[in-house]
Amino acid sequence: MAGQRTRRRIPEATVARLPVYLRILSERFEEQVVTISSEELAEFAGLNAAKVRKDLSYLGSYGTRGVGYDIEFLVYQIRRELGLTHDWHVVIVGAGNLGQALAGYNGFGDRGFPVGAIVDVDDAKVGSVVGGVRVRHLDELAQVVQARNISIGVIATPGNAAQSAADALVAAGVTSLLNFAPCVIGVPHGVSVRKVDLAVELQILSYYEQRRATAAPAAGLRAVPGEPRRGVTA
Amino acid sequence: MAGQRTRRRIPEATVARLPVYLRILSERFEEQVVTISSEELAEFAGLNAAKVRKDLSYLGSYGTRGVGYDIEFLVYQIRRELGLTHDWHVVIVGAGNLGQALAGYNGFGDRGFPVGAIVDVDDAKVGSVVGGVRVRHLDELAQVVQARNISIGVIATPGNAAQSAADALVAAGVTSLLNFAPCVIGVPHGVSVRKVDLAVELQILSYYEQRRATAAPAAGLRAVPGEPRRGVTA
DNA sequence: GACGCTTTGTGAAAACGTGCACGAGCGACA
DNA sequence: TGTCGCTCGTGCACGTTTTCACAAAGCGTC
Repeated sequence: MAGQRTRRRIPEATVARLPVYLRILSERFEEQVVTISSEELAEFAGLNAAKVRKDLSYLGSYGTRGVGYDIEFLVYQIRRELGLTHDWHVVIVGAGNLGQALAGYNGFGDRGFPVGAIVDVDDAKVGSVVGGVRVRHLDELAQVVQARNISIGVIATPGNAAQSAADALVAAGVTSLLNFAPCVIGVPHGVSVRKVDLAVELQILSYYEQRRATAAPAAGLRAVPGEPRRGVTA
Repeated sequence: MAGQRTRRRIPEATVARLPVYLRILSERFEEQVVTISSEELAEFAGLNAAKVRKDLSYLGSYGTRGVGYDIEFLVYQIRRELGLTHDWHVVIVGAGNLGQALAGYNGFGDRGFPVGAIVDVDDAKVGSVVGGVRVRHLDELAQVVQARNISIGVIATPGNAAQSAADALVAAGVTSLLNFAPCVIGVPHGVSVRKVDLAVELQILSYYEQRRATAAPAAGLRAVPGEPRRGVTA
């Protein structure tokens, strides 16, 4: 148990749920709760207990039968597995509407991802201070990334600038990207990309909304899959 | 072909990709391109051609063998299927940092989801104008929702207010929610919820980042699944 | 120390999503 | 009209994810 090698591969679907467990467990820990059962955790996460147990089993056999999981220990294990034992500074590319909002959003820093830098190509924006960080020019990206040892970049540019932003980030040594621009970006092998597209989310909601309106106007409302990874429609 | 009944159920994974196709097709259409093959579309979307064809086949047999798909027609079909033949006004709950950014973000209105209203509980914020819309009090929610026939709500409150925001939205008649608060919310059957959690996205990136750092420090960078639904790590 | 209650951990099965491969259909051209 | 080349639509096999069901294991009590 102590020598638990963490080299077993964790399925992607599970990786996406671990942060959810982590948040719930952290909250419970704040409230002095000591242990939690898979049943309870599933309740809070909007999942079923079997899935929770299987997910947690990828971390190791850290539960106690008849009792549940020790919250503090589990928090530690999940944080370790997710690489959250230290802060990750992020660099935001694009100081427009979205970039400024992200920089000012405390949710980043609070959860271990402080904004280490913001860059933009627009000289009018360079020098201004957003969320406590001074906006620098895109040309300084590589320098900033290396100075602060940044490996996560956030793309908050308009769509037509996203690919070049990605290229600049990768060239600067960033290996993980969170893309808010409404377009698919290509990156070299070994670089991770995740994409958040608000319009896409709304369009998906629109589909189910429209479906309810036209498919069964008379019949009762149908259940909807909701969102795949961590949602609840219960 | 004309009588294509749209009642075949479209898999959720496909629904999530349709907006991506739609954006790409719309761009191509703007550029006067008339037809597109599944191969090309796959290229732009960062997927493989077979998946594109299978996805599009759920809409009906709208392609022409030996030629490809008529872009204009396909745009129309996807928009129809997604319920994008008319605008959907959305109401934002929470006029804080995030709510203001969302209201000011043109990406919503541009893609058919104009912000119809913003509400907050804080009297200090009520009355101010954000993104061209005056902030109203949460108490007026039901009235606003009905006046503008709003069925999509965006939760941009702090986590501890998210559930009550959701309850208020549902009570007001909203049946689709986009939740930005870092917590799982419960809703009645028949209400769709999608969740966007920036910290979760970063934590997932952290996992792969950490994995690259510790798992194979000497070996070459490994490919990473990236994001499941519409990502590219190529 | 045996018993009963609870909850974990995990095979096995079912459901779901993806990718391959190929037949079928369309357009072009002679 | 026949042939050729191209691309769609889809059956099938594969991999991944979810769900089920139950043996194994801890805890409290007698």
